Amino acid sequence: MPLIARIALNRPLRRLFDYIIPEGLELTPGQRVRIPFGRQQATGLVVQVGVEPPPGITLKVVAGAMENWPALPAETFKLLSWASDYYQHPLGECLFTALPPALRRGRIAEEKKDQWWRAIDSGSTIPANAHKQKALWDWLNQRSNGTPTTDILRAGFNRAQLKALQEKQLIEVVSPARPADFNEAPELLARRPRLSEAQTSAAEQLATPDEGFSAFLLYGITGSGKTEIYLHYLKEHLGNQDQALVLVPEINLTPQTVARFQHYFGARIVVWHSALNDSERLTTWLKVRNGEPVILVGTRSAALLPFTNLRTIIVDEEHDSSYKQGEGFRYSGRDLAVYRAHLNKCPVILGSATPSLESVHNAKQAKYHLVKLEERAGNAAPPVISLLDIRSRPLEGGLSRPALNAIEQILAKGEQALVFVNRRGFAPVMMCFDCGHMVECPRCDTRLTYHRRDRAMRCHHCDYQTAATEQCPKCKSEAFKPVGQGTERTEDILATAFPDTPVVRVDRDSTQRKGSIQGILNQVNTGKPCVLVGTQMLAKGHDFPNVTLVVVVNADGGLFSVDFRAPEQLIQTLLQVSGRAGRGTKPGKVLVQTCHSDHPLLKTLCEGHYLDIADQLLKEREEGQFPPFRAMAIFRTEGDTMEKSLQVLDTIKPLANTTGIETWGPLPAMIARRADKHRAQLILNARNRKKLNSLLTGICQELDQRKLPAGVKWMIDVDPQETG
DNA sequence: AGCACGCCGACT
DNA sequence: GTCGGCGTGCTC
Repeated sequence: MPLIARIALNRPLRRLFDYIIPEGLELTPGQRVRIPFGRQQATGLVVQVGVEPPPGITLKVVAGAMENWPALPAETFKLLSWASDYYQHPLGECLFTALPPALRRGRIAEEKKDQWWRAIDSGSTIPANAHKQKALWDWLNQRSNGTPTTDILRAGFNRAQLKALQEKQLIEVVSPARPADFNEAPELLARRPRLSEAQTSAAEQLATPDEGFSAFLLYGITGSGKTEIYLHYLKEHLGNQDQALVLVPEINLTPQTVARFQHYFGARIVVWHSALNDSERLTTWLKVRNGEPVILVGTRSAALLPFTNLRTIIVDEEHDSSYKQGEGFRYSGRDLAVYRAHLNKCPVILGSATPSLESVHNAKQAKYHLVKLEERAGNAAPPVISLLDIRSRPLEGGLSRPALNAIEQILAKGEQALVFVNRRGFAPVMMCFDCGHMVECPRCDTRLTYHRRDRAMRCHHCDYQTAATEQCPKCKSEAFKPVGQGTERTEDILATAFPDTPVVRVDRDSTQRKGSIQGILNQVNTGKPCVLVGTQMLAKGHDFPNVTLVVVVNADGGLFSVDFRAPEQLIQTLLQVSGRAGRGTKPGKVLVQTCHSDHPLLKTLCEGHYLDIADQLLKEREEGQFPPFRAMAIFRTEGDTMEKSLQVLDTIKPLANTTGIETWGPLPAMIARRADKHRAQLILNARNRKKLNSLLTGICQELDQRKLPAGVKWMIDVDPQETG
């Protein structure tokens, strides 16, 4: 009787396949194997060994193991199996997202050997005209422990120069010098962040890695110095052989942030984010898998890496919506991090100035320990927020006279201002004042945004773009004008209003063109008077010590949205951007322009204790029977017609007809057509999470068996971030 | 997801 | 008469 292995493939299939294990091959769960699959060869991951063979099918034989060790260690495997069930996503695709692209495609898990070089003096000479070779030899000669090839190439030398020196026997290959314990480096050992009294007392409330699982919600107001607490915690409590995971939102993983960690931990810091190439990914993945005592700073998908000795997890800006993947395997990096801490019996620290209502709720339920840090570092005062009603006030580029006056005043004092606009481009719509025509995207149900710099009309929901025109494309009228505010327009108005002051725009467009946000930040950090104009990008994580005034051009977008998360997100954004003001010694002021200065949400914002606002919002969530008081999942469809998309959801709706579960819809999505796909959704709202989960499992099984109309795709989003 | 099989339109 | 369009079905 041959032994049978159950194997998962990287295919969108909610099923596994059984294979005969050949004589003499030992397999364990998490191991990569080559298998014949249909007419092709595929890479699979062993899920289970020694299963009952299914009746009536002749099994194929495993071609071989890719490694004799499991690519996914037991803990990571368990995490992903749990996630597959929780998020209702096929196991194979979940498991494979934890592999680097090279290993997904079936490459062998070996690091290309990075040779280390050392300068030697063999008596031979470098030709006088070989300046580069001389420079390389001198450079290597200063580094007595040897230098890896990657560092040499990064320093601007090339392989030809290396080869030339090697042939002259002026350099030799040496074995890599790797410090046994990263913390041993004496200059690093001495470096410790200095904590204020408030920071110290917050840090003392956190449990150590030896105390087992516990979750902490570190509520620290903007500018209170949460990062120092993380650094201090890792310095104090992380053992020399331990691994740590620090999750950050994509936008916060800047060179400055990494440099800050490296300042204290040197080469022990490794990064993980979307800009890494395949070979960098493989290298880092192998370090983590081999149990090297790294501190990994990374974005969402770092929560899936194969750590073998993970002892501490930190999630910075835990409220950030980018922790939730919005397509495919729709996991929450934050929530997986918490589950992972549970599996590893280690602490997890969730930090934010504006924690998610889910986390505040968990703290109130005593699932998380709440640690408060309500004092700004260096005794900076919290910014004062006030509303500026702009009903019946004339506006220039969206800015009211009082706002412009306020900017003028602080510039005169030699300080800096930040203007927050929630849209990039010049104007969100172009409209004809003769025929009323508005330029729309041909593939989406949206208007095109006017980008004046590039003379382009762009869709912000697909990649459509067309040249901007001077006249109405429909009636050729000249009365064709931009309507509404974008960052470009506000930038122009400010540049005209303050001709002697630099106006710097920071949004996806301006930072892409300049290659990096770095140059912009350097300019701002000179401290000279200037006006920053930008989107969300400015609200996150940056420290501008000389900014003393923040102007929010329009706060009204989120006030009357149909999305139940909109009020929470509005408050979080406003508080985060407000937090940029007054971080140095000078107090900060925030002006929020609105047409609804009597709106209760905005009024509470000014009185300003986030936890009180969160309490209020949680009450509304409870009354509306929304998460976190209910478990929510959404069935989404995408089809070539709206009829078909709705029809598929209509067949799902009766399957969800159970006590304790409400269905809302089906309804067309807020943007009903996107990139020529017609989108609809059906919301499931349940009292009990377990019950919702098993219902979803059943519905998936049923749908896999049924024949559904062609041209429609369906998917499930558990704990959706957007319900529009 | 791949990949093959299969049945109807414009080509040498 | 064939090349090839993408609809449908299957993968242990």
